[in-house]
Amino acid sequence: MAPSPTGDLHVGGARTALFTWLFARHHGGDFILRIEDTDRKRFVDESMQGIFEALRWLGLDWDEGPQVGGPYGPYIQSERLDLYQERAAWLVEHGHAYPCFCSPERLNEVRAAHRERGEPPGYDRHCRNLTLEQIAEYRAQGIEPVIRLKMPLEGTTSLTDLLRGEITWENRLLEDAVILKSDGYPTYHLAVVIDDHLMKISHVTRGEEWLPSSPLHVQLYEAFGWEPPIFAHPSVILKPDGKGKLSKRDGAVGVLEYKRNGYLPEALDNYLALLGWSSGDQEIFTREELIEKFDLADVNPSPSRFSFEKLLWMNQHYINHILTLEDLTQRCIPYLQQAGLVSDVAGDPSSAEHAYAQSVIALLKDRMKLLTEVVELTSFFFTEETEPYEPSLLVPKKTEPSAVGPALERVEAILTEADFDDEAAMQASLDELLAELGLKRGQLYMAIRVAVTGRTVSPGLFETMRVLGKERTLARIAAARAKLAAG
RNA sequence: GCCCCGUUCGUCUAGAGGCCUAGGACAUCACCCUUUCAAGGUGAAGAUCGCGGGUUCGAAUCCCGCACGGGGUACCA
Repeated sequence: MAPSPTGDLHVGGARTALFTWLFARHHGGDFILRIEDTDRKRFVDESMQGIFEALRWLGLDWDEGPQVGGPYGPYIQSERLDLYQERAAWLVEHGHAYPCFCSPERLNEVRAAHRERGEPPGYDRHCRNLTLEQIAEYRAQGIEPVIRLKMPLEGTTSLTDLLRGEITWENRLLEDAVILKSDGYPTYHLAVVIDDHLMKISHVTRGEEWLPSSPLHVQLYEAFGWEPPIFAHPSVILKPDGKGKLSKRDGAVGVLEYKRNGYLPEALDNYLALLGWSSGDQEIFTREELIEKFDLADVNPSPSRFSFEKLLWMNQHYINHILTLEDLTQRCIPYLQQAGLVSDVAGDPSSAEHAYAQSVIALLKDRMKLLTEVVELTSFFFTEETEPYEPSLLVPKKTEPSAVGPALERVEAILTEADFDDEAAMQASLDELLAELGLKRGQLYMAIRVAVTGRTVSPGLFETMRVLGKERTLARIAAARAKLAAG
């Protein structure tokens, strides 16, 4: 895994990382993290920490890399510049590469001209055969050259991709790419080949966008006399409408955004794993099952679209059916604390406050899609009174407004005598009242629901009252009656 | 333009010559459950397997063209 610190870790990068991690874990190999910060213009300072945090959150721990060390460090490319410069010089000495003094303007002209003639684009190898004198002359002018790799002029270059099989390019169509920039930094191509070799990388998994530069890497291995690793290029992730790569404009793309938005890392992992990979009809996998069943060779090479809908379903499914109540409670409490609904003590599983929060969350478990929703969904359980509401909400459809007050008065009287721990008995006694008043269930129960919760949507009425407790329930009904009387 | 990769329900996919009257999931719709909202259950609809040629007794599956989609085409990764 070798991200660039140019911003947040993108879900596409996260998927590739997940594939790599699963593959490594499946085969008992090591998962190695390396930071590719060779582009000083695009470097974003905090993004390296963000990448670490995102990977950790997803559960993708690394065996070698920044923060954990390893035998082949440093694992940050900007700390390895000497290495690249030495090797680049070696390539030049051995006739595999050459300095190029061409100006950006000339390069642009060449590209434009090639394109106009319908020829393959790229560099025209102007500096490939400079004499020593010419080189000295350019240097005397103070021009810092780049180093370009000499690509073979004929023949073919191929590689065997784990997902795609053998892929072949004609050498005459490949250009002499820059491998060392004039600022002394390597380009991705040089750095990745040197590091992968030195760090003894066996498998390189990277996005499809790297496929076109792969023959260059193969030639670099060839020039160095090194054995190339095994390559795997999963497809890119497309926008939901399929028109191009998924990008910021399409919504959340940063892994940490999903964390902030209330997604579970296991749900994101599960969803991402299923994008381009599958195992029969199974859709929900534990981490262990994923490790056991995943294989890079089974990854579908065709691009797939990102579906926010299915990811949301996946998240909801995990909350509703996979997470234990205690686990869900633990994850919800920070949100409740942040909203000021529970105190710091609630974080302690042995506290009464924690137990109460858990009994509340139990009622909402099937209704929660995102962890962030817990605040909105449960707030009335943590306050003395309900939030303000329109008195008219107390009057259900097809119900005589004047009937509601007296009905609630009867309800209050009945509940005063009721055992709140016995939901069935509570319901039985209110059902009796129902018959007596000649009301339908929805009519009476909706009025009580609004009185007790301040809302028309809530968990089941009797479990809600049970958790809320007799005192608060009765007080709220009384408050509702007062509201009706005043209105 | 040039190079590379890809092409099964709207979407993610199963499918590696006969098991396919093409299976599952999301989304959609209907019904059931039901005090609201969810969750759950049942069912429906949805794919001439991009198109055209081959190979074969037989092709979604193999081969060749074409079309379309995506990626690349930087002193970015």
